[in-house]
Amino acid sequence: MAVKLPPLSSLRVFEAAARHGSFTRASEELGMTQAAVSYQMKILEERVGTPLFLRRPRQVVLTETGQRIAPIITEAFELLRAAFVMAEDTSHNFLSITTVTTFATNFLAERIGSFQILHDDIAVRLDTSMSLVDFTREDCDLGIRSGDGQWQGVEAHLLIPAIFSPMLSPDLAQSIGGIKKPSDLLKLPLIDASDPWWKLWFDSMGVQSKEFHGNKRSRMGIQMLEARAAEAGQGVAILTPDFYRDALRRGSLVQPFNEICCDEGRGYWLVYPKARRNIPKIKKFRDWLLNEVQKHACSL
Amino acid sequence: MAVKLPPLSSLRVFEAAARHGSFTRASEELGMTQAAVSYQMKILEERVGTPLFLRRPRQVVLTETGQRIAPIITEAFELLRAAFVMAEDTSHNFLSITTVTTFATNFLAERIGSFQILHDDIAVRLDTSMSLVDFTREDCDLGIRSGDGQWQGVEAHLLIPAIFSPMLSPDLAQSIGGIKKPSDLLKLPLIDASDPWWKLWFDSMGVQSKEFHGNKRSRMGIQMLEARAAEAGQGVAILTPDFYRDALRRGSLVQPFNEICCDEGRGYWLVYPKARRNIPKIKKFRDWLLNEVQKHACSL
DNA sequence: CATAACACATAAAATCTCCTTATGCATAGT
DNA sequence: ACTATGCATAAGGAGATTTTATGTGTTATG
Repeated sequence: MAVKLPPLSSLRVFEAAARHGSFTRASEELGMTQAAVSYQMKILEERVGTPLFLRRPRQVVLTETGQRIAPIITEAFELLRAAFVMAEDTSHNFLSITTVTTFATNFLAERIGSFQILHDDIAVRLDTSMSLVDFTREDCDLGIRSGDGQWQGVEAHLLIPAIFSPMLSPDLAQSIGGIKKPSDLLKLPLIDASDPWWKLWFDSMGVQSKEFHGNKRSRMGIQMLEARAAEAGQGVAILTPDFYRDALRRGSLVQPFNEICCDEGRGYWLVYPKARRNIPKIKKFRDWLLNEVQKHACSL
Repeated sequence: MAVKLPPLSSLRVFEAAARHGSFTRASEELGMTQAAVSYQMKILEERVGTPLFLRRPRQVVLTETGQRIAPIITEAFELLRAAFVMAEDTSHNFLSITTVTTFATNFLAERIGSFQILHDDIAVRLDTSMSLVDFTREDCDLGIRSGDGQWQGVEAHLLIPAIFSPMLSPDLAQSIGGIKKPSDLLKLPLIDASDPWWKLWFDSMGVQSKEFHGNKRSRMGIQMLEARAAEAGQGVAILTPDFYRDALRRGSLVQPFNEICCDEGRGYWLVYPKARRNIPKIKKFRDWLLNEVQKHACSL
């Protein structure tokens, strides 16, 4: 590192001037004036301590020293150019998404294939993780998070509102002669009774109960497990109907009441740094995902 | 050429920051403030269109894109550094001298070896050519020229004054019974009677003659030939005694008169661009040559 | 747990670099 | 000789870069 380099701008100029054997031609290539080239070469020669060009009548030619370094400088610039071509390639064709598990398993997994087909030049990497991503410290283009959509500096699109309703297997419902009123559910085991949504839901249905407490933190990350347990007839789960549309259609789960409880504003959001909203790959994914959500909503 | 590079200064900063994994360390290495590094990286990331670093608590780490380009950028900078090490090497260890033939054959040739021995790290290239070198258009470090020392922008050291005196072989002198007075020379053939120095010399000796005219341009470039002819007894030549010290000592030539003619200020000069007077190799050669001239003068 | 230490971000102001304009000079070609 | 071409140079200014000063968040420490 001991070697301190000359002003880099003068190197770019040198590279062009050496290639052309002319300051005027170089200035044209670089989009600057001939005077600027001359000035830069003067700077560079002063810094290097030895002339790099011989000023001949209608051209300049490299000195011995100039001849030796010119090809090396050219090579170095080729490398730099190559690096940025690669960078653009990477940043255009590589989309990294971090998503909460629930959304990935219940929505994204079965649809992401269509995005790949639509944009086969973009390689998608899906990371599932719990915590809310901070884009300044994680190498991610997009995130899908649950919350209220109030985040600083990010663009957020609501995908699926966080609404909940009890669900159970038809067999289990049958076992107590069907579910007629909300309190019927209390005859059956509640899967994870500590889930705060239970209390919210029963409250909104006018059913009093001391059973339901615990903090109000979302347990959405493990909805899938609760759904599986419910399908297996092990009890009643409180789930987001949007994610179990298929199960309801198939009949492996039933939703006895249309009433849902929701926490206004909460839900699953697509988020990304505001500053990057116009980057093509981000636009493409956003448009695709919002369209998928739209289709999903219409399929009701 | 289609790829336009990001600001090069930001690349130098990136290279250092990537190497250190720290903006603060990089700023120390580069001798600037941490704020400047932060600013440059912001610029670069904006230009590339994608983050290059992830800001982690006590450090920064490269993103995927950053990781890809970092080694390439580093390599490019190594190349640039190598180029300038080489340039310095070339410019330090390669000394190119252009000299008039006379001085080379009569003075330099027999002494240059001692310079090589003294500075075996410097490769000397001797070019002999007639014309006065313009350092801005010839790839030369030093020149030895004849003239009056009045040149623009160059440092000039007088080496050997241009003084002349008739010389001839002892046998030829003997053939007319020895040379007693200047006019005796007129009994013998003058080698190149058109040489203007003849007229000057006879004039200064008080000998009138219509024979001598021609322009006053120095013929020094061909002195060697005239000397050879004189040694061979073909006539009388008017030569610079300093250059034929050996011949005089050996007795192959005699100088019948101590009187010389000289043109004040004219002579052989060491010249080089004023701006480059402090460059080591130039100082070394100058000091060596002036010392050799000194020794020569003392050996009278 | 509070506090100090550390690292990066940001805003405003001061520099300083670099470019352009305008011009001069030398050479080559007509 | 005269014109065109190409580089050098000076002056002036626009813009980039750096510094100073300060803020925020994190880790380490008592």
